[in-house]
Amino acid sequence: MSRATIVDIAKELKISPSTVSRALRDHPDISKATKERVINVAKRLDYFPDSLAQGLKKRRTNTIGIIVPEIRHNFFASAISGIEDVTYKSDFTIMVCQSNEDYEREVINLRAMVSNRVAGLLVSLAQNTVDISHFDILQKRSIPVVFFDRSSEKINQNQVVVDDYQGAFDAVSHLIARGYQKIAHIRGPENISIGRDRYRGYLDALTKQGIPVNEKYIVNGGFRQDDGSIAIRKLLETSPIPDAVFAVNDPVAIGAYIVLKERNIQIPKEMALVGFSNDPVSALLEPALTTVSQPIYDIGKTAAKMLLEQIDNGEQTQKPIVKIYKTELIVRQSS
Amino acid sequence: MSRATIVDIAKELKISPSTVSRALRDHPDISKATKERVINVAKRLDYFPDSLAQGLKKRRTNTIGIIVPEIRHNFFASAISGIEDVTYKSDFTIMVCQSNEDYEREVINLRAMVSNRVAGLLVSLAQNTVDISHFDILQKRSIPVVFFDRSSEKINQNQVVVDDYQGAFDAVSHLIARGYQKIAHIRGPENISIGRDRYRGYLDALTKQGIPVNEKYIVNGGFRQDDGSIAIRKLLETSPIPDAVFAVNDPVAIGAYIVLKERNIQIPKEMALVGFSNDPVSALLEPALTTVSQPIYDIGKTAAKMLLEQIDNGEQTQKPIVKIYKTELIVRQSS
DNA sequence: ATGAAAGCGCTAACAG
DNA sequence: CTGTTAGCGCTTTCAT
Repeated sequence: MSRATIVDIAKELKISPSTVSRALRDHPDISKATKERVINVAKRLDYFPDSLAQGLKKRRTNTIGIIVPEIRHNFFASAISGIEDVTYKSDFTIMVCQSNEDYEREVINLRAMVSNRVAGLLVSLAQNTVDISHFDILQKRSIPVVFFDRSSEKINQNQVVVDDYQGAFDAVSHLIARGYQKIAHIRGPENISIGRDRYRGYLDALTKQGIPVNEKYIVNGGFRQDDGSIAIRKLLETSPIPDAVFAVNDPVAIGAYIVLKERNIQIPKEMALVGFSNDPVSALLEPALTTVSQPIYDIGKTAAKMLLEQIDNGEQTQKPIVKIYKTELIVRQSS
Repeated sequence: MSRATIVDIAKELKISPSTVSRALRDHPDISKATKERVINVAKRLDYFPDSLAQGLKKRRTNTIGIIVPEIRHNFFASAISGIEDVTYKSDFTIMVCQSNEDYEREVINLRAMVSNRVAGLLVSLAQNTVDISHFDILQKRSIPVVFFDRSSEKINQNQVVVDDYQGAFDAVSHLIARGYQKIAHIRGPENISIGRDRYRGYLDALTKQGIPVNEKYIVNGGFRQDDGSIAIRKLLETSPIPDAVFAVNDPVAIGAYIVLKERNIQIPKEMALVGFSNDPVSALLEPALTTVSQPIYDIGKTAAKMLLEQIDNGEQTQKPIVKIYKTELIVRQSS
């Protein structure tokens, strides 16, 4: 009843466990005849290799750890999906944790991953992660890691990100070209790369066109839908109210969108709205949301591929590779 | 440089490894003084417990396996999120695989999970899974499993599902009450519980009101958005075309919605539309989509809790528990 | 082409 | 309260 092991197979065939182990992994030293016999018995006994024992022995598993802020966010769900598609093909399994945008939880997740002896790690930072020293342990243990999307300038590791600055710059330039002048920005946290870079893009686009930056039109927020709803309410209290809003991402834009709808404020006539990330929802809204698209699924795939390469190459002390994807402005009715 | 082990700590303190092991796990036998010393050294040496070694020894890990059709589908992303929130609190980690709605891949995923010695498994079936004998291995090895949402009548295990029959019945009854007569249904696969039960609900609602079932109005499909687009095109070729459509789930309804919009067919005037699952998108459409809501996040949480209980209780040979959640019809503008 | 032996890091009797 | 010992299932030199 209890699980069959290599020893069971060996006994059954009156050969040694080492031979069975080799036969199972198709080692060239083993004769065809033996291999066949081993495989047959393995099947008959419902033998499943024990990844734990293998991992313990080989000092590495076939598990890739993933830490994301929120599994539910379409962006991360898609990225995970891309990652899984890649790792699946290479016989790796993914272990997923969500930080819930919380630093403490990120730290704990990381510890769990290390304890589980993941072969490598894919990370997107929580919005309130400032100190990143918890990742030092990865270098100490030469566990490869690739940061994707949400990184930090302090991170000195491989990264896959998009050109957030340019994407934001394009989005805001587009608003200006359309004639909007009082352009507000609902910001993301500054410690996170995407929050800061999109903010910079916003500022520079205004400045370049000689539009003065109005502090009242810059509202701090987070990355979630609720943050958008809260922020837009603040903006609606300014006077004069802005005629356009650039939100740090689509969930935030949607949060704003809902409030504007509730208050019967016409989009884009009374207020234009632009998001970032091209969430599938954004195309379905009415008016459809202008947004900046980023190749989410590919980002996941690329990050996973980079990681698998690092794992194959063993520890590499080269300087980190930073892969930057271009974004694309998708103009729809909301602007 | 290489990772510190319990033996390293033991040597450092000139005590035995077993004492260290016990101290680390706060075993009552160990004196406070010793515990403190151990913990200090552990910290200093960056000691991380090796989950593999622990798992090998204890013959069980703290990992919960999850197999879902698609991580990207909001329904599953939310369920996973709920699961993760529960397991996180109990110090379990989740290992996620997606079958991509493919039976073969489901089988392989399952093998990987078993090899990884997961403590338990949470499964939602792929749409083309008919034979379910691959799950027999779980019973043989007494690995607890809970099926959630997508199950099969052949499954004789714990389950967490919603009352799909009633939900569908309510939705179609609502359409009838609204005066629609030519009500079509975009079906899900029959082998999957939710596909079959929602279909039955549809049939019975019609029959009960004395509306004849029109085979032409029943289109087979899958669970994805594309399936909805394809199906609605077929329905638009019937004559007369239906005046209402009940789709097996929201992604399918949205696929239909997009095509109707493209063709400028007024919803609900020319054709009403009802979905199932209350995807966040459904509320944002215009007209907003009438749908049947199910407590997704709670389903995930409950399934996880049931699984953890089973894990705690060790193998239980009781008859399977089937937890059925009620659904709620959410009437919006599309009907 | 196959086997013997050691050991990955940890825990759990058992012994004291 | 602490130590000794054995072993979880597998891989991997080193022999033969």
